[in-house]
Amino acid sequence: MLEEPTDVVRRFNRTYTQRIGALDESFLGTGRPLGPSRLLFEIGESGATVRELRDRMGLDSGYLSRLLRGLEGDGLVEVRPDLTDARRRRVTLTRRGRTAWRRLDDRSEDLARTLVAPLSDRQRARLVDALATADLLVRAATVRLEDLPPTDARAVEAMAAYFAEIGRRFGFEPGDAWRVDAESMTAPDGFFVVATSDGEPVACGGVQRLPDGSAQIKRMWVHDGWRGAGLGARLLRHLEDRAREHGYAVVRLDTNDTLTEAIAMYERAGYRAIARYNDNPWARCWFEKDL
Amino acid sequence: MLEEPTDVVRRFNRTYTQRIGALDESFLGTGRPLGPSRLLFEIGESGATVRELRDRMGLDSGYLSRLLRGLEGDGLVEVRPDLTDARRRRVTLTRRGRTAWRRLDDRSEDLARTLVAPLSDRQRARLVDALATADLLVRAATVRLEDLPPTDARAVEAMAAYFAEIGRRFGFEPGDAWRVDAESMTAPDGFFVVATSDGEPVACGGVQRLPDGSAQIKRMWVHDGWRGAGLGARLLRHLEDRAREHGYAVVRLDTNDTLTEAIAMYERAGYRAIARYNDNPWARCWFEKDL
DNA sequence: AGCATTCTCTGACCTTAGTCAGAGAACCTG
DNA sequence: CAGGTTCTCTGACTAAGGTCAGAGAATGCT
Repeated sequence: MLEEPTDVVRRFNRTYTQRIGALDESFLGTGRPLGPSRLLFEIGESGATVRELRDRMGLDSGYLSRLLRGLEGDGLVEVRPDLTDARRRRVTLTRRGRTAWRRLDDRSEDLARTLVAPLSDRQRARLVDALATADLLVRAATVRLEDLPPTDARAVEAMAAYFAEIGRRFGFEPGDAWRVDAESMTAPDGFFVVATSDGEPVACGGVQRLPDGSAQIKRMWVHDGWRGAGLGARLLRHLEDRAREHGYAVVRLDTNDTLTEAIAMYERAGYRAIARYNDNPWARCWFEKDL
Repeated sequence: MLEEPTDVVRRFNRTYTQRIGALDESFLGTGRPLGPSRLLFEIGESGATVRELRDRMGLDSGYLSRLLRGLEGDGLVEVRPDLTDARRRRVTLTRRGRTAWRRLDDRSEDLARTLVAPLSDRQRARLVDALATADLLVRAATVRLEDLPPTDARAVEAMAAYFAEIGRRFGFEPGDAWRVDAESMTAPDGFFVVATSDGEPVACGGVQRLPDGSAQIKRMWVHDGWRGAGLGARLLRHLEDRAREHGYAVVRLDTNDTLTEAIAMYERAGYRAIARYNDNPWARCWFEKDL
């Protein structure tokens, strides 16, 4: 009996919502109804602006405002104008609020303990391993790939992370790469893609036109914590698809021979090594693939 | 950096509720509010009694009744007295109800597909594996161990499953074992424990008093689909704890030498082989442990 | 400076989800 | 067949969660 992936996902979904979702609610509902509790927990020990809370929790602004008045009335939070922009308001926990927050945190910890406590050490290790894997893959599967101009804040953040990393590894200095990339990786001949999770960039990559009319993939980067989730391969596939849509028939890229994992990935994806096609001083390997 | 099990559980919890829980609700909420949708889905293509629904979903009887009137009003279900007991009522889907049910099922399938679609084959296989493991272990961790009189319906069901299994394997015939067990495995000298998951018995075991004043564990059984989740070891520990509470200092048990996994479990739990202490014709090994 | 936009808040309103007490029919037990 | 129990239902009620329109202050843009 071979089980379909979707069957497994659905079965787990069911088990999970019934066993943990239900527990979760009963644990969080401590005197206060669920809404205010969740909000209090989300505000967290370092505080947040109303705007952020609205985005993160997806609440109506009127509803959120009312919830905040409630917490304020209980003396758990303080709301005051943001210093840099007085339209926004910052929410912070009071002393009592921090106590309440810690109680919620304890409950959440208790819930987790309730779940692992009945298991033997071996079973517990297996569960932890399975959940960590599932966590990574679920997050990877729900990453959003988005075309962004290289000048967009998230694109800049991603590219900065990329430059920082190759700076650390090879002493690379971006110089005027910022400006050059911004020009070459925009329409009509190029584009830039950022993968975001919870609004944070976790991977990126761009395509630009080479003089001979083929496409070149550049600035490909995957966040440290996201290695091993197939995100690189997925991004690569996405870039190829987008390049094909742009009318390219051949895609090339260069890389450094110390990046063995990246090279393995390119080879798995059907790239073959070719002779040097550019004068990039940092590159040691050159690859090509027909789209 | 060694991560605590509870941290992993909590992180996964967060990822899951944010990414899938939210999706789940938006997928199910198709015109109808969530409550009626869930109920419709739970009734299923084969129908159910009102009682079953109440137990499975943990709803107030008044509330459930009202939800059913709503579905009835939309022409999705029919409610009629149960044939064997006219106090109960059976709910079945109408033609339209089946259509609506199938739409819900499709949505749920779509959701699962959305989740696995972006992954590569290898990643998908890893996710399926991780979720299947997590499913088994989460279910195992949330099993309920309950003292029940051997005559209770669930106890009888569990013991019947046990007899059926050893009947298949060894040709064992219960005979008057039912009556004998029911007497010996009740207070004050004995007891019977049933592990239930969603109200279904998934494991059982009993303790009775031996002539020499030690305790004997009998009728230990774990459901096929639950092997490998550490449930047997947990049940064994539970039986020992309860026996200790009853004042026993020594516990014994017999088994058949073909049940190698059971024997391995007993040895891991600290049991040592002893000489034959009873005249059970089916037994080939005898074990003992000091409490 | 004037105008559009952003951000938060309030008031009015609605749906969903759920609780509780008690009634009435069917069943079980002695 | 009397009395207690089980099962479902109705009516009355409440809390929780959420939507919508518009007001008012602060800011950005030209």
